[in-house]
Order: sequence, then C-alpha cells, then structure tokens
Amino acid sequence: MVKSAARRKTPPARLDAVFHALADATRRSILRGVAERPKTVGEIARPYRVSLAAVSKHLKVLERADLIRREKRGSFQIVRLNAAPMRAAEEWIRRYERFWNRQLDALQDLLDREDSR
Amino acid sequence: MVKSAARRKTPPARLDAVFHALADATRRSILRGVAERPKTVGEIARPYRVSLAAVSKHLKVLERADLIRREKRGSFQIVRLNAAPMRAAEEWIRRYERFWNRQLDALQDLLDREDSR
DNA sequence: CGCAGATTTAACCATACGGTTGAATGCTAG
DNA sequence: CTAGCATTCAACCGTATGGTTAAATCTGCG
Repeated sequence: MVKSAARRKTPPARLDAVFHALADATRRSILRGVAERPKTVGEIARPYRVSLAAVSKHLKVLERADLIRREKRGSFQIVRLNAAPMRAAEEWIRRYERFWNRQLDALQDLLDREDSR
Repeated sequence: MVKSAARRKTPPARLDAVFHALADATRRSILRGVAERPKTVGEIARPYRVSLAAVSKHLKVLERADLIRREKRGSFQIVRLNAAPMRAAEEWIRRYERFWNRQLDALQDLLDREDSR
C-alpha cells in the first residue's frame, strides 16, 4: 500500500499554490465549509456577500492547489475537500517546530550576542 | 508569562500574512537560510540572482508576517528567524489532518470514480 | 424546443506583487 | 568632512489578484 509514498520530494510550485490558496480568509473559510461536508458552488457562495463569480474564482485558486475536487453532477457540481496537499505545507512548516517549542531562541540569542558583539 | 491565555482566537489577518509570506519559493528559501543562522541582508541576498532591493522587499513581506526580526547593528543589520507565527499556520492546517491520514481519501476515490491523472 | 437554474467566462477596474534601476539614507572609518 | 559600504526608497513596468456586472454555457425538464 502506501501508494502516496511514491514521490515525496516537496514539489516546489505546488507549495506556492497551496500557501497562496491558504493566504485568504475567504478561501480558508470555504475550505472549512467543504471539510464539513461536500457542497455545491451555490451553497458555498451563499454565506459570503461577494458575487458568485468571485467565489468561482476562489474555487479556481483552490483547485489549482488541488485542495478541492469537483464532481460534476448534472447541472450543478459537488465540491469536496482534498486535504492531501496541505500535508506538504504542514511538513514544510514543521521543520521549524523546534524554533518555537524550545527556548532555543533564547539560547541562540545568547550565542549570537556573544559571538558577534 | 501567562501569555498563553491571551491568545485564543487565531488572528485572521495574521494568518493571511504568514501564508502569503510562505507562498513564495524565494522567501521560503530565505527563511531556511536565516533558520540556519542569523544573517545580514547582504548575506541573505548573495545566493539569489535578484537585486538587493528585491530581497529587501521579500524581507519586508516576511517582517510583515513577523517571521523575521531585525536587529540593527551599526551600518548593517542582523536578520533572524522568528518561527512562532508559523505555529498558528501549522495549527490551522492541522485541523485537516484526519482528511489525509485516514483511508478516507482512498474511499473517496472509489466513490468518485477511477480518475487516472 | 425552449426556458430556468447553476456556474463560468469576459471585460473591466483598482490595487498588490515581484522585479528592475538609480537615487537617497545611515553609519563607520579615514 | 568625505568616502564607502549596507540597506532602503522611489519610480516604473508587466502581470496577477480580487472584485464587479453582464453575457455565455451547460444541463435537466416541461
């Protein structure tokens, strides 16, 4: 199994797309919505006061990052979350965990001040 | 201390700034660099073939997200990582962990159809 | 067929991005 | 004071973003 283990070398442009997609409160909100349950575009758009066309653009951005998948279903379509690409983003961020979890920062401060003063 | 109780509501614009800052390969690379050790602006810029002014702009974006801190030191300055804001981003993403960790994805694939892309 | 509903596309607008070059600023050293 | 180095600011450029409204597309249905 573990079909996903095939390629795990941090796609470059992919991360750009994912982080960019997440850099907007409306899009993050949309993701929360479709995570709850798959929705149609109209359903997704309803809570926001922006036009449907604007939401359609947001969906395109999310789709570009592969964070959502669409299933055409007759005259409408169902949008569902595809969280997998977030994993790469999360893993990227995770490398910096030690920088916030430990007092390493304070330690570094000491070392730096000593060595370059 | 006791700063923990203070933050309970994931600042919205903050996340925008952090994700936006991370949505660029050069900036991510800069972060990796200053994570290794604090650097001056000139040092940071050297590896890239863009102008110093361009790097200065990138630093401003990173600073806006509070991902770096600058310490003015005479005629130059020292830039160091401040990874803390990444934590909020990581926590945001983490909510979706279950969506990629389970076989839910595989299940979804089956339900959707066999899309070989 | 032909219309209604769901979405996208097109055209347009203001603003932001990422990059450039060149001038300006700030600090240290002669 | 002035030269020099480090960094930013200013002005400009082309493209992307996020938003709008209006027209176009696609689909199911009476």
